[in-house]
Amino acid sequence: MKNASLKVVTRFAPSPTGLFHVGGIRSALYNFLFARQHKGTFILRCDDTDKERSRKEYENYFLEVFKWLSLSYDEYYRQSERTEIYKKYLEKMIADGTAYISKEVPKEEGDKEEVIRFKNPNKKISFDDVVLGRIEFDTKDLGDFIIARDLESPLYHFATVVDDYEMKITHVIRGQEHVSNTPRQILMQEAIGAPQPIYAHASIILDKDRKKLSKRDPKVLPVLEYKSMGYLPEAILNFMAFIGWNPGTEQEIFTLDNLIGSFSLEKLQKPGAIFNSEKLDWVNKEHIKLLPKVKLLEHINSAIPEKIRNLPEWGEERLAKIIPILIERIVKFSDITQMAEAGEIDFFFQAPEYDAVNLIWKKDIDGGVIRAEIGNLIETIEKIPEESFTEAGIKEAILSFIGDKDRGSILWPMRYALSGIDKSPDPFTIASILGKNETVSRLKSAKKKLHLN
RNA sequence: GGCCCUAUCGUCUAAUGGUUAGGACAGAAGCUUUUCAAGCUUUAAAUCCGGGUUCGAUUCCCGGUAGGGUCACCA
Repeated sequence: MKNASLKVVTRFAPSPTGLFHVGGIRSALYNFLFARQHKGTFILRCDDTDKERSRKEYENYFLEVFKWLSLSYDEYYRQSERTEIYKKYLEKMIADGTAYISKEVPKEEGDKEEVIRFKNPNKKISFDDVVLGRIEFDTKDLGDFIIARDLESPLYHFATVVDDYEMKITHVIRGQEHVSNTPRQILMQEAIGAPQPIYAHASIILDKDRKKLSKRDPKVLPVLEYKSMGYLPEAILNFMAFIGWNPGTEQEIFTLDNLIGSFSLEKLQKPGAIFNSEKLDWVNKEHIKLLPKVKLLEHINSAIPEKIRNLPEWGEERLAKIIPILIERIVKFSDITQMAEAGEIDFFFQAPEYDAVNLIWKKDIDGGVIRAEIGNLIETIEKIPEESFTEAGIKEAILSFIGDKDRGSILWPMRYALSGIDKSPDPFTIASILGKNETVSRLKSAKKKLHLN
């Protein structure tokens, strides 16, 4: 392979003209992975040649994204600070006759009367793409395209070619939407005497309507939105890596280090792939399961709303106990906030309020069974030794107490007395978390309710 | 419209000139079960169409169809 002996240098060049969106992550990731795998250099370049639309806040935004995702880069450049370099090339090209100053009739507001055009040699060019194979173009159709508005204002394609040359980029890994742009870049490379990098055009990322994922698409969110929804950076990376790439094995859950080890250009897909957020949810859940306890507690803690923290029995210790219950029921951490707002976790930190009728299991027609047994149930629980007051211990005691009585008639009321809601974890689990005193106290108030009726 | 690219379950994909075309997500059912969730098991679901080449094509070739990308003084 061409350049195989050279040190790998890749780059990712976002333009700060909007909030960096998820779709953009994939190219960044592939370039990062490839460079890291080959102990090469990964360059981040701010493509801010468009003075009108570039904004510092957008640059800060993608910088923050890179930080959040732990995608480290070795060098950082801003094209706006490299005007002198482009100017040098522009002057040389004009002197060489590969570019010329052209008089124009302005078509739009802001158009200039004089621009710099590339002198198109109108030839057939071809290149070998790692993903797509050999691609041929006749550049006649391109005409003498504009490469700069003036010596100080290069346009994207030109600046890119100069930078890729100056920065000794060996591999250009990007989406297939750039395939049609490649011939003009190659033409300019030839004009300035730059070598052709190796191209790998990954599949296009599509939205649900099979259209290219676009910044303007309201369904495609800026990256940090995913952060605030409680998606894990590793999950986002894992999921994005798999859009248009797979390791060729059946393993689907990868850490960033795993990805560095497994990535290969050869496994890149040709067909476009749809961004399927249901799969992202699953990947995220899998990564949540992988999280170390401390990290998990951190994430969960920050998803718990103030309202819950102000409850009488709130405590970090108890929160730690309900973690397994929580993660079983969520795909992302903001789901916890939602659960809290829906009143699904209050009862862990506060005795519930509810109507007595809810205590009665549907098969216990008029509540006869529970009215007769609740006293005994409480007694049974009181007798469980403190050291056996665990999920298993409680279950054993209660089940043997129930014997051949109808389980639902006892267990539903018990669970309801503890939780006060229709859907919750089982009563043994809740009881073990609440502790003996609180469990008994809640059951006693249930008993009181039952006998008032 | 010109040019370019693509085509396996709904989705992401694996595989091969000869396979029961595999996996995952989502779906359905069952188990478990007091409810919810989780888990486990099972299940349904695909090679775009038409020609070749070949003993044999999902795979190779051609055509069609469909989809997508790109054609800025944006990136």
